[in-house]
Amino acid sequence: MKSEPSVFGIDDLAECPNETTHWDGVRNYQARNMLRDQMKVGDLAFFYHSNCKPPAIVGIMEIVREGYPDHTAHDPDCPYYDPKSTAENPRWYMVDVKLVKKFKRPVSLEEMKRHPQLEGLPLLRRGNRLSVMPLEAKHWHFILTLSET
DNA sequence: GCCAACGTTGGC
DNA sequence: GCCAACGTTGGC
Repeated sequence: MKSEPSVFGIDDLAECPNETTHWDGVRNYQARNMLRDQMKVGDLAFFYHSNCKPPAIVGIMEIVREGYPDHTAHDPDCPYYDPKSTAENPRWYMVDVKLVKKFKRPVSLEEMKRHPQLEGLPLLRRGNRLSVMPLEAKHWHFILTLSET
């Protein structure tokens, strides 16, 4: 799950009550479908810092509430406002996430690109713009190992 | 349903 | 700041 640290980074999550928050603002249908349909309580996710230097995976979160309507779409004062989404017919969804741990060190995009073991990782696909994306267990474990070295 | 124009994302 | 890669919009 991606976020720009200048907007909301892993340290912001650490400062949230109970280190938990709702992951709002996703406005892409593919990502929406994953938030709404696939992510289950207890699932784990990497926290990725995008659009910063260096872009990197910085920690782990746990899904603590399954997909429910993203109310920020209904607030005209919110940058994520979408007039086409209503309370009766919500278009956008979010989940609640809780910080599991911050990595001992960030695992940068550049570093991940260097490892052939991570071939096929959706994050490394050229032109990828999904803010929520799945990954395979083998990639998960490999990245975790990198973070511990 | 096609596709050109435009907007956004995000690495570099 | 540049630009590739997508997604969205809207005319037809």
